[in-house]
Amino acid sequence: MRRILHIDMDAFFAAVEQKRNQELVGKPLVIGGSGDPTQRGVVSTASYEARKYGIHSAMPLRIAYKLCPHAVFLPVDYEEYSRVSRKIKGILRKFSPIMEDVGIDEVFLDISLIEKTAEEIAKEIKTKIKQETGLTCSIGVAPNKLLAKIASDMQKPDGLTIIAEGDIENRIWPLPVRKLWGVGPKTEAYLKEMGIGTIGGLALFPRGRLIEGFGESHGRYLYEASRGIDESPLITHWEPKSTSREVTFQSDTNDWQIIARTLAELTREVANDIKQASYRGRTVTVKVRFSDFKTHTRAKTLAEPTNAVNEIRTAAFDCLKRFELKKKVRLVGVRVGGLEKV
DNA sequence: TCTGGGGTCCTAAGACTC
DNA sequence: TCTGGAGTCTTAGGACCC
Repeated sequence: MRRILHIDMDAFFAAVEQKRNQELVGKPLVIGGSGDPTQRGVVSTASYEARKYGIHSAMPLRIAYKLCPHAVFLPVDYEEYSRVSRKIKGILRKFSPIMEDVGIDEVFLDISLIEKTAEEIAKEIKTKIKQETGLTCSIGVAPNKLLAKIASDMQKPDGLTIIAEGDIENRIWPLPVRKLWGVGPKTEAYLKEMGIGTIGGLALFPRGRLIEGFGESHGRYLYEASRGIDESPLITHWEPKSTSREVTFQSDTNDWQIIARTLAELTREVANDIKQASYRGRTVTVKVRFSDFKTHTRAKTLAEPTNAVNEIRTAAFDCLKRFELKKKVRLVGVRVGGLEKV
């Protein structure tokens, strides 16, 4: 039986800010965008004090400001959070080298081969992280990644939740389907139409009908996930498949000069990014979001992979020209995919 | 009045090749 | 020469994650 930990830092960006500026402790704090709630941007992280006002991740900053005008708004300092993140991951890797990075503030750790109870290990991890960074985390322990992730979410902040195979019916099935990794707003709504609200309800549904409704891959996934089945291994190393840059204008524009200049700048950045990382890419995709929030893409695949700015820019402008720019543009972006190591 | 930016994976349709 | 099928690649869009 595998033993997998999911470690999730509590309100990570906000906690890092509060750690380096004690005056922010205990205050409603919102991290997101440029830190100016009158500008376009969304909430990356809200402190627990700010969450009491209904503020949550992905909420527009302007709405957050309306809900709590006296909150402190700060810009995202990605470099600082990455530095702290690397430190935490260094600590965790000493417990077990079988670690999967999920994002800046989450990891899975396989502790199957360690001769201690999962609870002992989890407690040691919490203590060590607290000592070295002053931050708290929530940990889920389970026989697989799927259940460990659900478990870590069950008690927050600073929680420790252990789920065994025998707990699935009692503790997992009563939860809403939205708690399953891979079930977002669309799938949730579709399942609701089918009369399914809980994970247990999903588990009672015939496999064939799920595949009918969601396709082979997703249908089979839902069927297995509802039963707590997940054999997926930890991914300890992977190569990037694409790199992109995009920007939302502060106000929508139909000025071709502005759009073209922005695309040229994004192209330079993305070319630099892949060159620095020693990659070349073959497919250039331009993304345009219009004022009605409709998003469209145009792509061009080159004969040979490249990281030359001029080649990527030429391809990007070929794509841009294929758009009908009748509506105002809200966002423009460029992606280079089909990456391979130089 | 709102709805970021960085990614991954999946699906479906059409082009193309054998 | 015509017609199809299978397999692969490209393109566009969408759902989802942090």
